[in-house]
Amino acid sequence: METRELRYFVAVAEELHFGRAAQRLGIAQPPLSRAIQQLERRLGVALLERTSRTVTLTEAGSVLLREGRAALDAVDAADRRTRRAATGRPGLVLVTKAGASGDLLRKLLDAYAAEPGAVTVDVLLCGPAEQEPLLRDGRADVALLHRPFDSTTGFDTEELCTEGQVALLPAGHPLTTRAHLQMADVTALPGLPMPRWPAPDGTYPDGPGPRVRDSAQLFQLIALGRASAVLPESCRTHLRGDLVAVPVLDAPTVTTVIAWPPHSRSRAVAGLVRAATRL
Amino acid sequence: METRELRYFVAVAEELHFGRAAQRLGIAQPPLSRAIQQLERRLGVALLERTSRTVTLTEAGSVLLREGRAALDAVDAADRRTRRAATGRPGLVLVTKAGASGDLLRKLLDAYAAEPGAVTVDVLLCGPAEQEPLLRDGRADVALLHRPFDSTTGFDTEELCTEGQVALLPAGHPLTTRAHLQMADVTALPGLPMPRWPAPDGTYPDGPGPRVRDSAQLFQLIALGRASAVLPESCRTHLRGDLVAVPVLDAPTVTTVIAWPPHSRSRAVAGLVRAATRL
DNA sequence: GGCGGCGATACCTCCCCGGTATCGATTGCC
DNA sequence: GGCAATCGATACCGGGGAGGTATCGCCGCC
Repeated sequence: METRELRYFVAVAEELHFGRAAQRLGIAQPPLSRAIQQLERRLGVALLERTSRTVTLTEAGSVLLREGRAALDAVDAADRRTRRAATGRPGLVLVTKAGASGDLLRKLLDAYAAEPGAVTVDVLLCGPAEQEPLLRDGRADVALLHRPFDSTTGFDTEELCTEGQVALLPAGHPLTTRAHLQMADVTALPGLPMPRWPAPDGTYPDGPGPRVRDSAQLFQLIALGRASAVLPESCRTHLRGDLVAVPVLDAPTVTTVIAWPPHSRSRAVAGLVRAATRL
Repeated sequence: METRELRYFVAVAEELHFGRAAQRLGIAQPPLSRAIQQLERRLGVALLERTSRTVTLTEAGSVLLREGRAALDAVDAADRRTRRAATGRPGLVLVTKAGASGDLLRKLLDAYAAEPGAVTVDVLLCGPAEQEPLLRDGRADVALLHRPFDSTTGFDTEELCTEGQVALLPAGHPLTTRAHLQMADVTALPGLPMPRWPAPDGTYPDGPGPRVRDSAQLFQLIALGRASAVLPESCRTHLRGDLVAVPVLDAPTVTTVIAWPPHSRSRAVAGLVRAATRL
């Protein structure tokens, strides 16, 4: 199976439309049809059910979609990491959610930088659920992930710290006088819905809350009295004056972990992880 | 990057010889040379240093060897799992070291078989260090691994049980009268060296011990007074009469884990894991 | 029933993969 | 020191296959 065929199949499987998939791939539709047929013939497996009106995935097709994406990520990672290795400038890319674990990150970078043989660490900030693909396809070397929100499946990890969560409310809100809250108090606040974060593909789930892309937007919306949120308590360290954090006792505990792709034999990653576990 | 190019590069990187690599790939040498040149040109990276007498890997080349192998495994896994999904016979392949965790495996299979919706589980027995590649390239769905001997890096795992280790000695050996031993007692037994197991590529490490391929060979050699071994204590359950097991107090504890590839959304794998954790 | 949308087919072109023959460089040997 | 052997690179050729355009066949819809 060639990566070209995999790319073609993934495109069709995602679009469920040969014409659009071909457009996305920058080729004409007929070669795409033929490539998929050939892939099915070589595998001896029907991947798609076509009526002349609609395309759907077979059972085997959805398996290949899932596995094929993983395989393409692995190929992309090989490409990127090889290119990076050739630049001669050894450097790490660490990715974390913007606005999370600020203190921890600073301490980690300081501790690592003090080590002998430390390389430069580029910090990449991104939205939630964007870290996983970055780590998987080689655009990043290490990530700070937050369980249970992020899935650490397929990565090697070390736990760094755990913390409770707090509700963020606009200053002056009645609940801000309370010493602590329960989840039930905040999930159904009238007029303060939970915001919606984008999925990895950039789309937003359905729901009542406002759409947010980063923590600055979120804080702004909370300050305006248009939303509320439950976040790890470390977010208090850079809290604006117009927001109040109240502990939520029964919210799930958040564990910050440092994660890196397996078979990462890189000296630099190992050093960074060692620095992290010693914090 | 196409998988063909990756396969070619991995072959050359492993052989460090264009002629032999070409032979292994079943093509002539000139197309192979060209393919590698083209790969280097497209990546913009030197992967190999050729003198007209010898071929060596560059830094970037060894990165691509590691990452490329992982990528090829992922592609192979996609192929195999798609084919398997298409057969319609949902079945699982569980791989474990021959002779290890016999009781646990039996209990696991019984417990899972009793579940509603259980599928057939094919058991694949193999030598040590062979499980990882099987799981990685899709020939197996689940494995029973034994830490710290097997690396679980890159897999999702659940711990099943932990146990101490025992020294296996021929009946009548002086040490068999002892109630327990230390590692130091057994590592340097005169005339009873530790046997050597094959690496994943089938070669044996250097050393004094006899070469063994499976536990039957091992037991035979120990009974003959030609070797000794330190094994998890569960091996006692199917011990021959001419062997004696003595606990080794300071040997590392062995943890049996059930491991499966990440993104395995399969219902069957999930069911088997659930059955395993409930044991 | 005609129209429009969609995937499949037919057919053509050209690139690139693989093969053979050969070169050029390095090494080891007498 | 020169000659042969070894090994990777180069030159050149032929065929298969990838991609393009034109068109067909099928189906849903006004």
